[in-house]
Amino acid sequence: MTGGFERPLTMGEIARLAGVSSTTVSHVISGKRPVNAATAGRVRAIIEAAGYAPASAARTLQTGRSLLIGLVVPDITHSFFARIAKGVEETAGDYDYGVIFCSSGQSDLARGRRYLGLLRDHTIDGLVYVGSDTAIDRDELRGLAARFPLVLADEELPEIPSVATVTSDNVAGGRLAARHLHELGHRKVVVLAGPVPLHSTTERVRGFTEYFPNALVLHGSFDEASAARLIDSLIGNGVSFTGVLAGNDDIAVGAVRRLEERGVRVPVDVSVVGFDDVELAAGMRPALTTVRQAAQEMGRRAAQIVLKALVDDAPIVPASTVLPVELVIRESTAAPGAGASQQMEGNQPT
Amino acid sequence: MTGGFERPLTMGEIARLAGVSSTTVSHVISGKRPVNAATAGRVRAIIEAAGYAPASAARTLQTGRSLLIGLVVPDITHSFFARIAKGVEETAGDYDYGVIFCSSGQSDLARGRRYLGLLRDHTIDGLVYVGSDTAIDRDELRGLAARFPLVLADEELPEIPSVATVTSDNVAGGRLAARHLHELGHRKVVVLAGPVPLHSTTERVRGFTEYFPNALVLHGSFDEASAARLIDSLIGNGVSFTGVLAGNDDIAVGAVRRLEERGVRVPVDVSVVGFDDVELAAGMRPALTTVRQAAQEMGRRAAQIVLKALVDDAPIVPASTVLPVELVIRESTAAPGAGASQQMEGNQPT
DNA sequence: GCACCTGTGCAAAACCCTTTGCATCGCGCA
DNA sequence: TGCGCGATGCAAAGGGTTTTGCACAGGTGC
Repeated sequence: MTGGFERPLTMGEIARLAGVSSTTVSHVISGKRPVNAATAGRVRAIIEAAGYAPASAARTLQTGRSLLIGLVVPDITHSFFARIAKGVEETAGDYDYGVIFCSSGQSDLARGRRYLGLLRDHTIDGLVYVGSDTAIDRDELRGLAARFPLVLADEELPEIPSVATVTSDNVAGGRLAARHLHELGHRKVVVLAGPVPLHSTTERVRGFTEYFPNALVLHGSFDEASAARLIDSLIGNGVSFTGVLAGNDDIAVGAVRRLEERGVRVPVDVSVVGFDDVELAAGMRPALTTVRQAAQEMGRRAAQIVLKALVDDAPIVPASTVLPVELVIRESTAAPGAGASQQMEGNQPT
Repeated sequence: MTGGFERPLTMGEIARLAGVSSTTVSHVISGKRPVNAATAGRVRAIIEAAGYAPASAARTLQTGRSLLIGLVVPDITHSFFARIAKGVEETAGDYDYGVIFCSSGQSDLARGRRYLGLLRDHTIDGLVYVGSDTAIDRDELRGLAARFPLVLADEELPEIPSVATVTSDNVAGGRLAARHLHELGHRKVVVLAGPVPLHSTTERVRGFTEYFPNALVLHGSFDEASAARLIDSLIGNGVSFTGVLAGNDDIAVGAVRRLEERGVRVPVDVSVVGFDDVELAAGMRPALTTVRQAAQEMGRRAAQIVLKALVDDAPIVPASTVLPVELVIRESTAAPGAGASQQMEGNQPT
């Protein structure tokens, strides 16, 4: 059990060194009862010298609080989720809380569920769940919400009402993107939306279609390959368009790339608008015009709700926080017609 | 204390429901002693029905193991560190361990230190520390290594020997980058290295200078702004060069951008090689030629060392794992002289 | 028929802290 | 002088597991 490592001191040992009881040491640390200044000083000196800190497990056992919250994200490697994570961690730090993070990871469901174990065995006091994962077991999540402060960030799960959510204003974002294209003069616009079941997808599309009610809406997944296939099928079927409204930046990037591979210039021939403003959006060429989500702020807010419920020892109020969104205009959009009118050759629809 | 949330069952309550002692329940769960099949079945059914899991705090208190490891990264938002984090989390999952992550964050030292609290109070059983943070208190880290399995990833801290490290082969990486430029025919090359005190900086420079022993070496920090300043001073002082070896991708990106802003074409006039292969490297235009580090694998290995020490209950052997590195050739490098000979106008050195 | 296992289950100790209830001391106030 | 109260510190009771030491039953082998 020792593995050759030093064993830390216990509070009792500190107490003995200071010639007091462990109660007194505890009070010196927590400040919950007054302690004589001289005594306190002596105790503190010994604590300092020994590098002592109370064993968290014992404290947790006693208080029922682990001072840890969980964070579930689909993929920490994605810059959007990483920004959320940063916000969560930052805020947790403000409350003296730690963050346990789990990737739900689309692929490996079994691993994705591991966080449930963490919740059930009381390792964590609360949870920030970042959606986008349709595979997860909503029943289980619902049951958990009855046991811990739980907030959903980025994606609401309509199947789970009575839970707090923090999301971006996806409708407004869609509207902003669409209006931009519309104001530039685009009239033939295509929507490359995200996965169907996602609430955010629906809302963004709703925003898009306020300006382009008759736009062709294609659904795909949030990755470049899917976007490339959609572009291929569009061109292959001779659909003509001068603008693309993408469900997120990954789709936008995939679309831009495939468009250019097929000789369609962006933004000269076709304009593309993304959603999220991931790191790559600003760095790619043409730099992507996109709807920026306040990802880090989203993480902060979500964490705040969880932590406030914990600190106040109050149940979570199932409110929706909707964060404003911002259009960032870069190089991937321009007025149509700068190039040749975008009537692409290709097979006729069969 | 309840906050309106349900209270989970205890092992004793499960035992009562099953008509056995909690010892028996414990044995059913752990399998450490044989239990009558019928009894075990009954107990398991009740556990299942109740959704019971042993309270982790109580178990930790008893066993001295929290089944949690810590992960410290400078910034989870940076794609290189995010990939490391993913590797760590993935591996931890394989061992049924959870991961607590802390951003050391260059700015906020106080918060950066929070992880020390986690270690000292026994919240975590081990730590993967990802360096690049010169501000951290090495003394403290050294003391901790005596108490827990600790491994350094990405960056070795020479001040802390007798600790396991997992790093990339920075010398080889530097060599690869330099050889590439040399083989293309470059002879006047400039090195935009990272911060001086970092071991990795030194090693990369050593690799660079094997091919370009007389190259001008400028040190800066790992960000675009710093790289831009360096480029400015180079050009401003009339230094002529056809190649740039960057200490990492952030520097490379900053260099490429500033070069282009000043009318120097990449790679026509100047070739640039990065280091890391962050997400942006492949997405930017010109796509960045760079030395790819196996970041995720680095995280995996580091976690493996920590977790193996924990599982085997053995001290960590202070070995260095060095991961191979790979040159990814993209668009930011080409033979020199394709454009005008790179003799830039500018002030003479004063 | 006896000593001895194996299989099975329980009681109790230990893990280290927080919190509550007491006890003591000294002092101010009437 | 006496009473009450604030300041100070201690002992002891949990909190929920895991683990250890026993105990008992039913075989087994001689």
